[in-house]
Amino acid sequence: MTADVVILTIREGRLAVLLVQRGEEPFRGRWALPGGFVGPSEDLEEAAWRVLARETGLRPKVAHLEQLRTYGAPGRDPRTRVVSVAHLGLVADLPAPVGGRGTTSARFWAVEDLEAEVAPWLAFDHEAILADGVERARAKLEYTPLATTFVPPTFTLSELRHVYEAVWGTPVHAANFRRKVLSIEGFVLPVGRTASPGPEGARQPDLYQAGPARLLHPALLRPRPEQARVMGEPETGEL
Amino acid sequence: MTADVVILTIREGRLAVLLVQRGEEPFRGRWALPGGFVGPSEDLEEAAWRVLARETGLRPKVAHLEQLRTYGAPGRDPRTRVVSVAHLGLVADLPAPVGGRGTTSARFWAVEDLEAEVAPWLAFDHEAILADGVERARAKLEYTPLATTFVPPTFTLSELRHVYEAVWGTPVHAANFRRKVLSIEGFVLPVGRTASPGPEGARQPDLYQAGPARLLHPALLRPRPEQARVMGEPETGEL
DNA sequence: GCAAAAGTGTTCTATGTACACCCATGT
DNA sequence: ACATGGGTGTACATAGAACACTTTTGC
Repeated sequence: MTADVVILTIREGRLAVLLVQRGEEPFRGRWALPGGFVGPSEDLEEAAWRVLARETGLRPKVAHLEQLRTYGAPGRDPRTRVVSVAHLGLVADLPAPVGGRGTTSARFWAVEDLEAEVAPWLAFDHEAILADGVERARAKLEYTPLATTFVPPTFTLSELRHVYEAVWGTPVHAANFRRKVLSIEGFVLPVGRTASPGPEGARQPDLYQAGPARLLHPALLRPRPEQARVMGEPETGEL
Repeated sequence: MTADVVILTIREGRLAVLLVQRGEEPFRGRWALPGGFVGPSEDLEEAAWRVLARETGLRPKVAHLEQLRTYGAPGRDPRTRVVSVAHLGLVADLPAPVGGRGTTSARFWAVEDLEAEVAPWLAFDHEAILADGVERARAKLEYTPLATTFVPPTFTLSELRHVYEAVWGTPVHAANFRRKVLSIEGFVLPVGRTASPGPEGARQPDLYQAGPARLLHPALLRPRPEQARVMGEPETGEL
């Protein structure tokens, strides 16, 4: 029984996942999600925190971690039966990680690049686990304040909006985003307009910090892939 | 490693869960979720289907089954470390189950009654697993057509509405429910007005069957516990 | 002044909700 | 006729999207 972790962050404006390069068989040389065995008297989430801390040095309150799903198909590890309890971790941008024992290197990969053809094959069934983790993150941004775990303790609404755009992979209307976020009680709290991080000749934005809300009312829904049919327009092909 | 199953159905208009009475230690005589050990080369979902079939005789296509969450707190089984992959099963109403080995009886319990004070304590951490399963079912009715797994192959919209009311535990406006369901593409298909199941002197309702949709667009949202504050009205107490 | 990004106002539309009314059927 | 549930019409309130416009800052 192992605990694997999908550690997501925003790097250079893009959603990125932490992968380690395996130094041992099976799948030697291939990229994989960081993970480790669960101790005999260790809680599942405890094991996941241990893996996350080993790779990033982060601890609770600085990061978010939740159980994702358990993967136990008989053939997923070619040598013996291994059931993996996958977790999802969300962290702010941070220095390059070091990797743990049995790995030769560790780095963040843009999720977008992994979906491309040139992407490295991931070990085991980690491709499916990653996909599930990304989808969970996308869904959770809608109805929880988890986007704030991706930004510094103090942030602008533009930075927060960039998080949504990076995770969802779609542009977000700035003016309406602002109104919605501010109308959600307890999502963000104003802290004045102290700093001016933008050296590009523009207005200084207001600064905010995360509020006490654990759930977003009303939700901040992502733009759905519009499948509305315009009357009079004939269907253009696919079912 | 075990696979436990939260088997939900609608009985007498109420949401009910299948429990078995344990005939062995630990927790002998207490009620528990049906479950069993996962075979050495058995898939997790396969094991859950096996448990569900043993208790109800139902097979895929007749019922819905999905992974819920994995519970692995070190002390959850007082004797040894047992990690349980919990699953959620939704089935139509059916005859009383028989129970498996190691159990003295099996029956459906109204979830509402279990939440009452007189309820029997459940074995292990099954109380928490049940709560997670019920919440998952409530959420899934909103954006999937799973409510149709609770009713016969052919059903009326009133029957379907009763499912939503039983699972959510709230009344649903009949007229608007009808319009919403029919506007959701692929949710239900009309099959004419063949039968007249109601012997109570009322109009014969239209009959429907489940449609091909796997997701509901737009979603059928449950009434949220209105926490809007009326201006001028002072807060009435609890946090 | 001009460009760039922040922030505000307003309109239009889709959606959700409530309420009133008509329909079909059995007693 | 009338009670009972099924089914339809319609108006009102709310929420979301789109667009234009003003503000602040650096060059």
